[in-house]
Amino acid sequence: MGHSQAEKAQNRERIISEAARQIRESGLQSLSVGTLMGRVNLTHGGFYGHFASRAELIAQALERALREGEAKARASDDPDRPASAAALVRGYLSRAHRDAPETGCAIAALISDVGRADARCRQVMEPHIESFIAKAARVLASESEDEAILAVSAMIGALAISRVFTDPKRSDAILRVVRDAVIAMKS
Amino acid sequence: MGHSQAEKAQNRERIISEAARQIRESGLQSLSVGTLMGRVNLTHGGFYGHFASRAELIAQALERALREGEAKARASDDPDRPASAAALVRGYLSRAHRDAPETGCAIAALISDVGRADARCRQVMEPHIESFIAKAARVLASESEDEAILAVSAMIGALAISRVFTDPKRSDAILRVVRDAVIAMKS
DNA sequence: TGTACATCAGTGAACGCGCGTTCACTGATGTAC
DNA sequence: TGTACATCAGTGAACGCGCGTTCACTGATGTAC
Repeated sequence: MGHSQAEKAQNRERIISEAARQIRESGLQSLSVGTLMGRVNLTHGGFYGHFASRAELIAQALERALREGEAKARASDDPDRPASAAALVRGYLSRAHRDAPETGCAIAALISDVGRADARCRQVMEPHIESFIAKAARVLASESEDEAILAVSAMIGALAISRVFTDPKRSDAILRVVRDAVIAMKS
Repeated sequence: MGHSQAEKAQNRERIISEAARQIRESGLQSLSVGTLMGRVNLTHGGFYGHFASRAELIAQALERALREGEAKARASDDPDRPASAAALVRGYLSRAHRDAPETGCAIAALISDVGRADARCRQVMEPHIESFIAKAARVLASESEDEAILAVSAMIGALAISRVFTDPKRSDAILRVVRDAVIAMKS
């Protein structure tokens, strides 16, 4: 065993991190306290030393998933040049992103789930959608925000749609078409 | 009681119909056999006289939900004139549609859910996304399908996003901006 | 530096509950004569 | 048209199971002297 304060913080970190992965892979409702704790090699009872309830964990895991998704998008930025629209959109609407929802954008992975979730979860996601719109406006160098809203709606929609298609060619085509269309918006 | 064959068919209809409502309101996973049967004034045991399993019902309810969503969209068509892009898009990206997911488009309501569901459910939704693209191509009078794919991605994305926002003004703005942008695509 | 002790992270049994599914049964339906 | 009977839609108890949550307990941690 190990019960130091440092280890507690570490364990909490591992719980949230695994939960953030899990909800993107299987949805908000898929989080089971027992299974989650087992996955980080702890027993279910200890969970309540970290979180007040499952609902509390879900809200925090959602926040974490959203942050991780954004961090990943930023990681592909070239630090020397201003973020390019083409690079952002190519990364977002890529087969790699489509095939790895558990480490990707939590907005696309959970948009329907959160749309029907409680106000707490919706309020967690809201500012992250705004950030995405703001970032799109920046890289598209749009005069008004409207173009960015269209681009973000199309990107989130296309990624989510591409995950439904069982025909990989057709799924690829959705990504490709919307990718080219959004890149072409750049004024 | 009542056990005639006609009543059995009627009950089956009520079960699927209620299930189609329920999944759009609360997600695929939210379907509980007991609660569902209770809602149509039957007991849970009778369920298996209608469906082999919960999974079977979910697939059929999803198909039903998708059809109903489309039927509703067609209902607003003017039968005398060819379907207009403006009418389609205005209906789809309306506050009324956003606020009534349980009777609206099942693609937007369940896109994330189905993206991570089994192949059966994905194959149920797939052709309905194709129909939506085909319909969009028709009303937009596009030369290539690409414009329709962009329009459908943006419409589904925008409707799903609008349901996440807790600020009604901002939610309205997403709908309005994408509505105008899609209508403006018409060549 | 060494000892005594309070703290507290994690354990695992137990709680009540709702789940999907099965099944023996009931009684209305609908058919054969 | 009337009776006898097979069918079968729906009932409700029961099944094993996993859920979120609680709690008495264990034993390492870390602090006070």
